[in-house]
This record gives sequence, structure tokens and C-alpha cells, in this order.
Amino acid sequence: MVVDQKPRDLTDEEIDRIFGALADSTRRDILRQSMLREQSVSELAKNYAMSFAAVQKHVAVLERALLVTKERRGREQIVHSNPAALRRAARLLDAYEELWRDRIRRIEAILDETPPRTGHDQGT
Amino acid sequence: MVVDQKPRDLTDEEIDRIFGALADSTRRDILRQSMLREQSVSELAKNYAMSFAAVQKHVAVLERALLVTKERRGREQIVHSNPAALRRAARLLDAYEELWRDRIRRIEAILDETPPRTGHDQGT
DNA sequence: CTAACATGCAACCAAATGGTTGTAGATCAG
DNA sequence: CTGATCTACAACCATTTGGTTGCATGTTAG
Repeated sequence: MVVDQKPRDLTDEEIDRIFGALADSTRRDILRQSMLREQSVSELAKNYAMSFAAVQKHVAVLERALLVTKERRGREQIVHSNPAALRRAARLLDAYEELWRDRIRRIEAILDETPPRTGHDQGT
Repeated sequence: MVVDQKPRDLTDEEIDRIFGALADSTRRDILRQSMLREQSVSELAKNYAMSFAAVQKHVAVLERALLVTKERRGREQIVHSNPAALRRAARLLDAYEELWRDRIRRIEAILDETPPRTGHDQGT
């Protein structure tokens, strides 16, 4: 099978592009639309009150972030969503949360240390 | 208890701010640092090859995104991470993935329909 | 009190972003 | 072939972003 491959770690630039792409509601909607149904760029463009060129640019941003891919079909360009990239972003956020849980665990560990004595050594 | 409250849905602007804040590696690192240990802005600033004011701005961006909060302690400002906001972002991404799974389910449902006949009508 | 420190904030600048219009090339319908 | 459609891309513009420096203010240490 081709699925279940472990992907290499994302670079900082790749992560920048992913979150940057997600930081715009039009692009999030385009992503949502192409998750629901694969559509051409012009079909997608009909949903938004902006020029075709603007939508084209938004799709390009999503593409550079690897959140979607395009496939030419005749004169149309079909936008495919890439759920794997999205999942990796979600897992990335989970990892940050995990750091926080680590800290809590460390704090609890310190609190659990029954302090045996209050360090009263002799100096020299 | 105060935990386990169901938060209201995030607005588009809030989501913009969250992903926008995450789309910069310095800010992601600041977030990581403050997850590991609560630090003042100037302590955080020492880690980066940029001015204090620049770091201050990055922290402000994280704050506007509700990813961190600041608490004044004497002359210092302590940066607290907010894991809940991060978790909500992660769950948001999961929701997009789920849309895709819905589509797959719909496709499978169609394929499972045993096609009873191969539409061979008479034309005129 | 005074000096050092931590912060807040304004002004400024270059580059990136998000939109526009216009032009041109490919492809499909008739 | 001709016209309509879909896409690509360039040029342009306003706004935002990510950085800087400089200055003012509050706080702590001596």
C-alpha cells in the first residue's frame, strides 16, 4: 500500500505556509469546498464576491502550502484537497499542547517529592 | 469546577488571528517556550536575534490570538500560555478532515448501491 | 535619591498580502 | 473557423506585517 507512510518532519517554512494559508477565511472556505467535492477553480470562484484572479491566487496559496493539489482536466483545473497535510497540522498543534502537559507533570513531580530536610549544610 | 466548559464557536476573525499568529516561526517558538516555562517578555526576548520591541510585538500578536495571556508581576510581564486556545485550533483542523471523511463515506455509499440495470433506454 | 531594568508606544521603513484590471493562450461547442 | 470558457500571468495599488530606533514611564536595587 501507499498509505500509512511516516512523513518527514515539516520545515519551518512549510509550517509557515500551512498556517499562513489557513489564516484567511476565504481560503478556509475554498479548502472546505474542495473537501466536500472536487471542483474546478472557476466553479469554486463562483462562490465568492471577488474576481476569478483573486480566487486563483487563493488556490495558489493553498497549493504552495500543499493543502490542495491541482489536476488538469481538459481546459479546467480540478482542485483536490489533501487531508494528510491538514492532519499533520493538527498533530503539530497537539504536540504543543503536549509540551504544556509535560510541564504540568514536572510540576506535579516536584510537589510530590516529600521534602526530607531543608538543606542546612555547613558551608565551608 | 471551572474546567470542561464548552466554548462558543470561534468567529472567522478569531480563527484568522489564531492561524495568523501560528504562521511565524519566532512566534511558534515563543509559544513553545512559554508552554515549557512561564517567562517574562524580556527573558523570552533574550532567545532571539531581534530587538526587544520586535519580540514584544510578537507576544502581542499571540495575545490578540488568545494563545497567551500576560500577567504583570512587579516591573515584569509574565507570559502564560493558553493550551485551551491551541486545542480549539487543533479540533478545528480535525473538523475539516472530518468533512473529507464524510465525502468518502458518501462515495462509498453510492458504490455500494448495486446498480440494478445499465440504463439502456430507447432514445426517441 | 539614583541608576538600572522592563515595558509601552510612536514613527518609520521594506517587503509581503490581498485585491484589482488587462492581456494572452488553450480548449471546447457549434 | 469562430466564439465562449477556463486558466495563467503581469502590472498596479492599498493595507498589513515584521522589523527598526527613540523616548517615556513605572519599578526595583543600592
